[in-house]
Amino acid sequence: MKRKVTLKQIAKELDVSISTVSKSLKDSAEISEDTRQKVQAFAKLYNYKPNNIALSLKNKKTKTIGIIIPEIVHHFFATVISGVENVANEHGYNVIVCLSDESFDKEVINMEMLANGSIDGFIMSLSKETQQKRDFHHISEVINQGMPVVMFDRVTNDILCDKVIIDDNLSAIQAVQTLIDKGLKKIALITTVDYVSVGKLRTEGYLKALKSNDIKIDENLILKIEDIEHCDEAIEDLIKNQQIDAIFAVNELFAVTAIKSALKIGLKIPEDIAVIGFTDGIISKYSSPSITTVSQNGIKMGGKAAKMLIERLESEDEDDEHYRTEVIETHLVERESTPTL
Amino acid sequence: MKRKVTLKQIAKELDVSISTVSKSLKDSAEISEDTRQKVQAFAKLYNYKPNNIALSLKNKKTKTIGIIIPEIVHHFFATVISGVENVANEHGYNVIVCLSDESFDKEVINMEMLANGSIDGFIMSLSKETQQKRDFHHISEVINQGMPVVMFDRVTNDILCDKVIIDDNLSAIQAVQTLIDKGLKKIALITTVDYVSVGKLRTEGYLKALKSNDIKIDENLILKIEDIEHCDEAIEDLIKNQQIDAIFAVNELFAVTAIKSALKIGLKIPEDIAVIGFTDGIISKYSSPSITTVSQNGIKMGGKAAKMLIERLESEDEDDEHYRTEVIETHLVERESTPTL
DNA sequence: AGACCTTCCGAAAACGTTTTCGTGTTGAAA
DNA sequence: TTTCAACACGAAAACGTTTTCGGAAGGTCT
Repeated sequence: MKRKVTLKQIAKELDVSISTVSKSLKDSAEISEDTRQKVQAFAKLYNYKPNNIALSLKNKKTKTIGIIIPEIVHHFFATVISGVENVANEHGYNVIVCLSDESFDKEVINMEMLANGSIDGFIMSLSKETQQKRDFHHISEVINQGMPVVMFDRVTNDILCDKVIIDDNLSAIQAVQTLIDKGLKKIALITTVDYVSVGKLRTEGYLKALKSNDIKIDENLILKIEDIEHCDEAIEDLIKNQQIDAIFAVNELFAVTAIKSALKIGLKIPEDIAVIGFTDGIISKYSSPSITTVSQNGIKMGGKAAKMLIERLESEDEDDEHYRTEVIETHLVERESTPTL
Repeated sequence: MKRKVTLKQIAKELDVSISTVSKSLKDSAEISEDTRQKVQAFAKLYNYKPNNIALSLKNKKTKTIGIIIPEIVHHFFATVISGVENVANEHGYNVIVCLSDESFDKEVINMEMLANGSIDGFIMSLSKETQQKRDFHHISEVINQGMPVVMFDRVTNDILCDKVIIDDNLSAIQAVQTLIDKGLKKIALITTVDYVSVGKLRTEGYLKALKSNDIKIDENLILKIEDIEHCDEAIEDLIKNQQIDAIFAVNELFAVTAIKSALKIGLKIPEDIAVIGFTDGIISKYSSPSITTVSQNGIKMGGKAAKMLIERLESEDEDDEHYRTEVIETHLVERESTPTL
């Protein structure tokens, strides 16, 4: 077991000063050819690598990005991390991941832990509880200390910072319009409770699309799910009790659950009921029938967020208060759960 | 914008020494009640929090765990991270995630980056390329420097360290036996190429199960997939050209692809063909029909790995060479893709 | 009055770097 | 011989902590 070697040890062995070793390894012209060679050879032999922690302390930069998301066992969030990792690595950054578990307290604790020097900046998506409480003091505090934050997907207008989102509203309108264009009239909506920002926006999009096509809104066709674990019964009831042509679901899980329920009852998809989901994940792709969805490119979103963060970190003027909100475009991936014209 | 306050600044403001401030905040008996109160009040007012980097440098401990996995957009690996996060947080550790992208080079680079002081220990699963090359020098190097490593799932006997695995062999035997017990004889295998350790073990399990039931092994029923992106055609061919009762697939993706192919041809599941997969992910659960799988509890695996690592990190005797291999039990989750007796 | 013990606090080292500045030696020019 | 530049290197500060040790001030005891 040979422990990591430090500048000090090399200096001692070679009987020179620490400064000389450091400069030699950096090919400084201050050091004679001779000494440089000697030091470099020795360093290579002992596989010297500078200690990251010491560097971080000195440079006041950790070259690390902190990500805080509600959960990781979730296709969309996983793709976002993947996107962040990619561009982070390209720029020599590491990524430290914390899970809020949809809990406000955990989100706060995690942010505070990381804010004490561990990272250079945050990329985050709000937990449900945080969105419900509308308490963002932990975020503004961090920003106030000069640490940049980029929010994605689940964002809030109450905080001024860079953001990356999709146009949930427009995407929902387009999805519903697609159903209408296929001649479907009685379109149900399966959505989340309103405090989830993206759910709310998608719901609004659904309403707008119906209105602009002069379709009367039927509250009985709108299902707001609180408890995602037990959505099955509610969805099954909806399909059984209402005459429905199509379903627009604000996420994959609702979409696939709706399909399973419909199949169970004996309905055919897409002939009897068409389904469009949101977030193009693994479920939509591999479900039978496969599901038509609004594709939300997590890789792109994560990549963009990372790029914005790193740009800010490495920009000259520290506190540029000019924050941007990037909108990632979506598109509809048509699969087997919707009829072809 | 108020930047983070340091001991030095507090000391200056209060006209005492840095040591006094530090001790006061730690409630040291060395400091008078008076001074202590004064310092603590001031620190609280300015929301003082010690700098993690400085602490890491001093203590030679980062309280951070590094995870290196092949990919994160993958249900199983995501659950493992989740498991690691849980117990890591409980013990005050953070988690830094790196993706090897199934590439040997990336795995090496990531390990080297993190090994230079950024973390206290590794939890990792080998990339495909690493398993193929059988080159593990980067891992033994890290271990040699005194940094503990825990490997999970995709492990190797060439490295001595703590490991967490499932009994792939036995689990496969049980799965295939289940099919046989249901009266199925012509059982196909869809597996990976041999260098993937878990794929190989599961394949062996399949073979053993057939042998012990005196069923002749038909090479035509064994499909080894190299390129996972284009497995569709091969699988469809297999189903079309061979008379098959059942399919044992070594992962979810193969299983669901097989089902989709069979349905496409017009076969009924499970009546015409039964299917058992491996890894109980989101696909198996939400597929139609849902898929019977060998459940491999990623949360448990990650949690166990984290526990082993932390125990080693915090154990008294530094270089305990007594390495353990924990086996996480699996169980078969029976769903719609297999017939009930 | 001297010896000694508390109480309270500060100086300094240590962790591993980088970088600025100072300094001793050498050689050449005046 | 003196003067000055060029060269090669080392000392020290800085980043923010924790902790050991030493010491000043004051009190108590003989």
